[in-house]
Amino acid sequence: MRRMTARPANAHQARLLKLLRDGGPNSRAQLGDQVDLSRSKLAVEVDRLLETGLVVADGLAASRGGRRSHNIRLAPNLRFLGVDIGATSVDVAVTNAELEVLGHLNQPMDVREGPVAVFEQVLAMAAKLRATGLAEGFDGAGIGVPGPVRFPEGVPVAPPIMPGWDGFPVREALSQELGCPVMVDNDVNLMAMGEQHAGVARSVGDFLCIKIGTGIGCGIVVGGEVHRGTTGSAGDIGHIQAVPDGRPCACGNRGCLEAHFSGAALARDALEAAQQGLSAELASRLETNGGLTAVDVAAAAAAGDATSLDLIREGGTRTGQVIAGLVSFFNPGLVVIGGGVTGLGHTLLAAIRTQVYRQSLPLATGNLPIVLGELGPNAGVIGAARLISDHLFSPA
Amino acid sequence: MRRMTARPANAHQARLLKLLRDGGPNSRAQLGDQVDLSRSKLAVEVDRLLETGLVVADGLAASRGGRRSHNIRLAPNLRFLGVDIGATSVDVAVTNAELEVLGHLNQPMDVREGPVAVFEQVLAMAAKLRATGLAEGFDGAGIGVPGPVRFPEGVPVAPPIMPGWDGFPVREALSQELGCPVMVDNDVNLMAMGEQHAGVARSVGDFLCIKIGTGIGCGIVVGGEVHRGTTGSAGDIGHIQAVPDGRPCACGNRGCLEAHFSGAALARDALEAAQQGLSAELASRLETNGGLTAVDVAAAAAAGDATSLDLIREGGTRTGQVIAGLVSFFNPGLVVIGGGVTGLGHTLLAAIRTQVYRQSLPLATGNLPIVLGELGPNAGVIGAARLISDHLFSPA
DNA sequence: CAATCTTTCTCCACTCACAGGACAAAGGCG
DNA sequence: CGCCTTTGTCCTGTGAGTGGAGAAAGATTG
Repeated sequence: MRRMTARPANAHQARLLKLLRDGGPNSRAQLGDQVDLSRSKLAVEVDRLLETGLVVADGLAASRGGRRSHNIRLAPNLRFLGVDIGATSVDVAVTNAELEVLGHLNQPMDVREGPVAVFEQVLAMAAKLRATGLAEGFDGAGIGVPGPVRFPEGVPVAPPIMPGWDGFPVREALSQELGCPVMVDNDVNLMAMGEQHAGVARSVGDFLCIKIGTGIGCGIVVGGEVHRGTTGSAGDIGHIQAVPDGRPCACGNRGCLEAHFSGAALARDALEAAQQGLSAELASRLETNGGLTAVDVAAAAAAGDATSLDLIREGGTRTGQVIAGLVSFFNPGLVVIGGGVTGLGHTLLAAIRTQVYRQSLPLATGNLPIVLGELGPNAGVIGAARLISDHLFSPA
Repeated sequence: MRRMTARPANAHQARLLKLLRDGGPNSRAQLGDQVDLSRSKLAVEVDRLLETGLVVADGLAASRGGRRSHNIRLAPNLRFLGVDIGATSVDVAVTNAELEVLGHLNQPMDVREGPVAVFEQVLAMAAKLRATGLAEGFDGAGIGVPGPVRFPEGVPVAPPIMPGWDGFPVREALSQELGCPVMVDNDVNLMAMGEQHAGVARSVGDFLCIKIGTGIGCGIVVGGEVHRGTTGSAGDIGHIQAVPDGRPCACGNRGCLEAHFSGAALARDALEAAQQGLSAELASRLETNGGLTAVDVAAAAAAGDATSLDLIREGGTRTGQVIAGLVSFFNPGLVVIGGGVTGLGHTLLAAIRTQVYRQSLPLATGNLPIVLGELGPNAGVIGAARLISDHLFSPA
């Protein structure tokens, strides 16, 4: 079926659409309070939006002592698809125009299988979501990939952990398959946008969003906008040196943060500890599962396993060292910690905090909250939906 | 005397003023090519600017095959004062509206003497410049201080190397004394703005500007705008840890970059080397001057002194380590090295480059120039003039 | 030297965005 | 039932901005 063909015709309309997206249904009067336009001009623009079908007027709100107002809201049948491709799993979600998640699927997967295989799976998941009746079709899709992206073209570039993706025209290919506009970004940037839209970073202009999953990355938001850097690799902090002459890293250097702490590094360290008999807890889990992941370490730590706690604390300290440098440099108003290892929770957070508050300048840390992300696995897909809606809700 | 009372009345006028500032005199037709306005509207705005006296029409340009055009230029009697307060010296310069330096004074001074003493000296220098006939008065002044600044208010905050300045209302005080609008910023940010306006960073949107003087700082430019951070301390990279458990630093931590390399650290290391008899060259300079500074090390290195070269190389390597992290994080399109130690020149630059290219991600360094600043001691004062002119050439 | 072409600049009529006030619609409250 | 409040619509005036028709001033050419 044919969907959302219209786009806002001017900046006013774009502004109104974003207000309705972020603030929910509103009367004309309420919109007028937020938008600094005369009521007449506002009425004209709202009428035009109604004509396009992007917004609808349904029902009357309760009276507040005078004439009842019409409810103006974004078209209730608009649907966005949010896709978050991780190193080892995919998240796919459907949202409405207000970016509320209506349905969410998660499946294990290996990015290294390449774009064709992955997209097959993504499309199958999208179809499954559609089959539940949540969506008749998609008006736009946002997609995050675990590596640098040439943003304007929507093409991954030189992604270290996803060979076979380099230069693959993700945006174009997916747009063809889905029959709707698509925007592509780094998964970490999308997580940052998600937390900014609906999570802990609402109303913060400058913040950092550290995502610790299989690898480590950092979303950078400056003045409300994501900073992607000259080649799209901004925020790639996994290969900052955390330990001089430390462990060898896949990138060829030594002592990279990612080599010392990340989902992958943690799993490896846990395996080592289990095999060396340092932790009965981990050893028993190894036997049961036939392998160890960060989740096992989290569970062991929760059960009081000293080795696991030590691993987490040391990782947090390493991460904190790097973050301390970034905080001194960037002077953010907030640091958000998220990603797969959020399960490590407050042990990790405490270690990071200790290190940052100890090592960064007092002026930079004085009023600096360091908190866990609020949205968990939803952050990425909400960010993806936000990305495409920002695009579609801008003048063509 | 009363000076420049007018400000641009709208964004068009502001745009035109900035075009004239950055591109020099122009005809109406040439302006029209750059500004996407109809000739008629353009003529209206230019006329209004002429009325305010901010711009003047003087003389006719040579014909290019048709009617000769009028030269439109910024009022030739406009004067900006650029002040760059360093840790150990002050630079004061006068520029015209095109930000060309008409006169420049430099004097040794110690910031720690406090704002009152320093401003006395600054005002005396400004008066001296004025006495030469370069300026009848100042239409605005920009001033850089070596520490974090609460930018909107123009007040230094918690400056580590300049006790006595904390909370001093620099902007207001200087505005009173000079009788013109004043803007205050961190000296490093001004250096970045200077290199952006007239130096190596022209036409680069995202870049880092590392200033190595008595201390070390970094100007951050994102999308053409200086990023100052939440509390104004962004770019304060001197206290990022460069060496784990390294030298004690004045800030209370160990291994800070500044403790291992900076003008002050270099002087200290040179003194140590001279006293231990490691370098005859440095020892003789110590005897002659009664002390050593970074300049002596630069001269000794130029004369082939191995110890000095080693000191510079090691410092460059340390600095490069930190910059490598920042490059991975920020992914700039250019890195500029400047400040007092630019005299260390290519030895330093080579060491920094080696380290950055070795340690940062290939995608981030692939096309990344790392260069010395072009403006030397002028960078700060030009940046200061640029700061205030940006302010005055914006709608009131 | 006149006729013609170029370039620059000015003038004028027309369009459109927008503000702001008058007014109508719709409800609450005494 | 009259009066007040809130919401929404209509209409007119204003000012920004466009685009075209020339006028001004010089170069070029037969």
